[in-house]
Amino acid sequence: MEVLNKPDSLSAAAPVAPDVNRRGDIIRAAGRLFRQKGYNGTTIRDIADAVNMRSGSPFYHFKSKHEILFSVTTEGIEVMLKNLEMVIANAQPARECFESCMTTHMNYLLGPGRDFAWVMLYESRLLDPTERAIVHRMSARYEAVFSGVLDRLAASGDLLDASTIARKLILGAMNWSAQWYDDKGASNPQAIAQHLCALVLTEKN
Amino acid sequence: MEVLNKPDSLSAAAPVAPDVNRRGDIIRAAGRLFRQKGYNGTTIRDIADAVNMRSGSPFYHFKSKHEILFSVTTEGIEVMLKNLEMVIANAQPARECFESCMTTHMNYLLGPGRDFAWVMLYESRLLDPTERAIVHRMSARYEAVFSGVLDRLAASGDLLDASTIARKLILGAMNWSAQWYDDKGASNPQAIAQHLCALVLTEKN
DNA sequence: CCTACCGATCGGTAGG
DNA sequence: CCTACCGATCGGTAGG
Repeated sequence: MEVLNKPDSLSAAAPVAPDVNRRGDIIRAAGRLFRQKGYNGTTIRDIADAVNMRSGSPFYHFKSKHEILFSVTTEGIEVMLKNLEMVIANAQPARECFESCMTTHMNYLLGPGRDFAWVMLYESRLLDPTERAIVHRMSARYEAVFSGVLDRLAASGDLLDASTIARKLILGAMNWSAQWYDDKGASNPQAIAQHLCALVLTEKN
Repeated sequence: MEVLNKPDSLSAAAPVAPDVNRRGDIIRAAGRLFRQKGYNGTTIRDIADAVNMRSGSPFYHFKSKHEILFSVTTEGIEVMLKNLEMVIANAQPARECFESCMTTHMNYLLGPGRDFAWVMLYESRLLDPTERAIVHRMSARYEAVFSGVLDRLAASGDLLDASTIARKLILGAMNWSAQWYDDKGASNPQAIAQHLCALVLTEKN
């Protein structure tokens, strides 16, 4: 009885259930669950429950559970890459540019991107080879751009080591913070970024 | 027909199947599989296959799959903690002590402890609260000992920041290396440890 | 430690 | 997007 879902007593009222972007709802819910319980520890039923659907319905929006994982993952890496490129676009001195990159990375990783970035960092290895290759290509692009930032730092004398190993170590220090950072703790993303900058950069004059 | 398994033609020969430490075999195989496929992506049948058992037999040695995860995890953190305490026991100047700690950590993490340490770092969160609390207590002890090393560095002027955040960042740079380090690549654990030391310590005179 | 098995749950689908 | 369902697989157990 479709008519029951079309109340005519309140014309021009907001729709009861705004059907737009249920796909986005699923991705957000899946991201949170994948971070909390892992990809293989999360069932389609968990995800469906979280968005008030029945267990078969997510497959109307995604053809498989893997596709949901892939969507969560690409959301994470795409936003991080876009953020980084925006920071780079602002022409800043090497040191300030680096500090902006770090702060931006931490703000997303520990803030609005917590679930997406986590899944990208820790669960995307469970994708099958084709999908994983796509994710890997985007991560490689992120690293390549970041590498340019480090090269400028080395040229200006603000960083003693801009090697591949140094790059991996710096990114690792940041990414690992997703494991211990506490929303409700005393610290915050900016402070962590500043500590890391001070730790790896040469003393300012 | 037990007699078939007892060849009498070769008295004093090594036993065909040295039944000792099948438990250790299971832990090692499980560690490798948990790292490759994740805890929830690994089945009891995978583990049993890897050690040439039938699917029900691991439960003769462990009362549940969780107990296997717990055993792999504690093996990892126990060895790391023991290694760290051995390094500390050698009275060395602060800077050399730190460098030894880093090298020892990396050698285990990327070498013989690759599977155990990985599972401890990335899969132990799937344990239930009681078991997780035990693991957390041991990790906290590791951090506390490491914290003492950093305090000495700060006192000698070799490190500018020995705060909790700095400690987490340094440990994170190391632990993340488990994600990208390649056995067959050009680098090695000692080199990585040295890069990290150079990155965070003040310049040597 | 194996054989034989169980109940529960899982990802996914047909049809509407 | 729901209902109703399926085949496969999972962790675990009884009995030897």
